[in-house]
Amino acid sequence: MSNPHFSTKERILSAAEDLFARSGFAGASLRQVTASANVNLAAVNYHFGSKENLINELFKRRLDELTAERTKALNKALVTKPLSLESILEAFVSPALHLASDRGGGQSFVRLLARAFAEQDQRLRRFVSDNYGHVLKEFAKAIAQFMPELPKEDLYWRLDFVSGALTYAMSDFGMIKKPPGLTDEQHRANAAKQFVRFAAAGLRAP
Amino acid sequence: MSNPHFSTKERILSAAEDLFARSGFAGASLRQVTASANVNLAAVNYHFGSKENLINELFKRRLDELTAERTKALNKALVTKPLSLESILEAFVSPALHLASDRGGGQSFVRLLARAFAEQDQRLRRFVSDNYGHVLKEFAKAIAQFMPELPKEDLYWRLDFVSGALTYAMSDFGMIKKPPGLTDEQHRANAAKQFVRFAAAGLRAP
DNA sequence: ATACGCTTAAAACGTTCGTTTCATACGCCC
DNA sequence: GGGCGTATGAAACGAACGTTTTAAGCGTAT
Repeated sequence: MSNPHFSTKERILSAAEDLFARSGFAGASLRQVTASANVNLAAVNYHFGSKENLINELFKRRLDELTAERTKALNKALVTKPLSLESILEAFVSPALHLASDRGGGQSFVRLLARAFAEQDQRLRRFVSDNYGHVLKEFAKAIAQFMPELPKEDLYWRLDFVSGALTYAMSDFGMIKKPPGLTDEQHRANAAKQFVRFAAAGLRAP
Repeated sequence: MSNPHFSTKERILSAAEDLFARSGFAGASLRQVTASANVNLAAVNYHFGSKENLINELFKRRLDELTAERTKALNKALVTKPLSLESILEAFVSPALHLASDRGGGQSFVRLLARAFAEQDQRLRRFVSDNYGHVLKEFAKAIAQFMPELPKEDLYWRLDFVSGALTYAMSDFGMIKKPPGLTDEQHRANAAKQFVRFAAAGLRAP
């Protein structure tokens, strides 16, 4: 279950990501985590201080990377002509789907993220909003440019629907049957295409 | 915290719904539930047998009603001419939003539902699919009639996105600031209108 | 009045939780 | 090679968990 080539810290993070995604933060115990990671029970408190802190580091590790990828993709999209609503959405979605189809634990993390949002966990929402909110705002602004005549309130409603659809789709993404004969890459590209079409049409609703 | 006019069973159900929505099934203990319900700790096991069974009865109570409302709304929509994609979506969404804006615990339940889906709880998914799957199929069939030329696979993707958007919109619904001067009824009607427009446009995407 | 079902109360059951303690092992520098 | 900081291991801590047990209350029918 755990690769001895990785350090104790990394083994704990991987095992925790997987188990928390499966059973929830309260549902998975440190005993399960450390057993699955093949490390001593005390190692969690030694390396992370507490269970709570382990969870924070879990999110930090993945969200730092996801946000960086999204920023990169958005900046690339913004300088490429012609700029379209679809290309912005793609810059938002692609890094997320890439993470969702990642074999190295990204799948688990995405489900963890969906769960954390459903939990309305205020602690986590603050964490996300404080550390990554500015990137989300940039996307909202870029999208708003394409619908100048749409009332602000309507736009917010629709962006809410879009994030809901994305979160849900991502957390399910690992489960959608990949048709045989398609590579992971093709499956992911297809999902991204489907989502971008759906979201763009929804945003442009008459 | 608990209304003494209601029976012990009902007080437990209400308190459990609220606390499970806030902290999760594993995160909220029967001691918290019974304390909040002003009931003896043993009452849960006496009336429901186990914590697990209490959870099942929670879902059954709400989903029975939600499904009945949806069926009624769909049947009414199907006989009303002219039949439109929007009216089918409305039959699907309205009962859910009605539940989501219900003061009597429906708000908590909707968040509980979103959480349960995010948890990918197989036990619950089976339960929902077994007991309420046929209604969902009826909606899918009714919707499919309006997009005869759309490939089946594309339709499934989009229905998936729609349910995701609805699930998360509902769980957030209680939190969206209701503009002052609007009644609950108006706010709900507005949310339904916004969602139906978004979903219909997404489903009809070119 | 008494016996009987149904419900509530209080206490205890054994288990598991997150965390801490303390001893042991390992690697590295002087 | 002895001393030392870092990491691991095994065991124990008190607290909280779901559940069970046992006793008390309470209305109703006999």
